[in-house]
Amino acid sequence: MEGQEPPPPHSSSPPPPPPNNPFLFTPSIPSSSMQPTPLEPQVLPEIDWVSLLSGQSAAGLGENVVIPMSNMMESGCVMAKNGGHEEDKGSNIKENKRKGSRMKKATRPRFAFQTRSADDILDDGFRWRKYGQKSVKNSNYPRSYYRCTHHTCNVKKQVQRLSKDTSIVVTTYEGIHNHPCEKLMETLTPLLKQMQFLARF
DNA sequence: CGCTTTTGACCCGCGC
DNA sequence: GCGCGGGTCAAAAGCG
Repeated sequence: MEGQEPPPPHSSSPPPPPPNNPFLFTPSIPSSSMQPTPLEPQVLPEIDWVSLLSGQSAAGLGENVVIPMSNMMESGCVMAKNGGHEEDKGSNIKENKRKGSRMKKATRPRFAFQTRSADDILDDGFRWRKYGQKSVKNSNYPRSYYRCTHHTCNVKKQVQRLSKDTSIVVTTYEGIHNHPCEKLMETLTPLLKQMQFLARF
């Protein structure tokens, strides 16, 4: 969840816009530019919002990223798409465990990034439910496990604060959302409607 | 009342 | 085989 320890993980309640949103769902876009700038009318109906909004792309990383993906390996902080996890050794295999079929063996897209934030949880627009927390070796801080609350979505994420630099939070996403970001849709829906209306003329 | 968090137990893979 | 470490479950508690 976006349950930021301070800010609850399941921040379904959007109150104060999270100061640190690694996804540029909005951040990098000045609110002023969110005005209904006329788009090509013919484009509108063809927008695949689900795939557009649900995918987690490194491109969405904002200025909060402390260490670029390309440098993460070098910095020993590990992070890489698909399997490039800190203790990745067999991490995907492990998912196969426990009550047999519960876990699927398929390797899922996985990537991590670091943010400098006082909050452990970043509000990425999705709703997360915490399902576990474990203290990990060589770290003073526990690792939290979250799952997307969307019924059909099986995306997970791990959140952990670096013991080396306590101001840095490492978030590891696993899987791809198969649904649009609720918050983003909330924001965009009115704009979409307006654009569709304008497109008629 | 429904949803989320907490937390100890459990499961599994790996290294020795 | 055993212990360790990581990941998940699930019951209970908390919260709005």
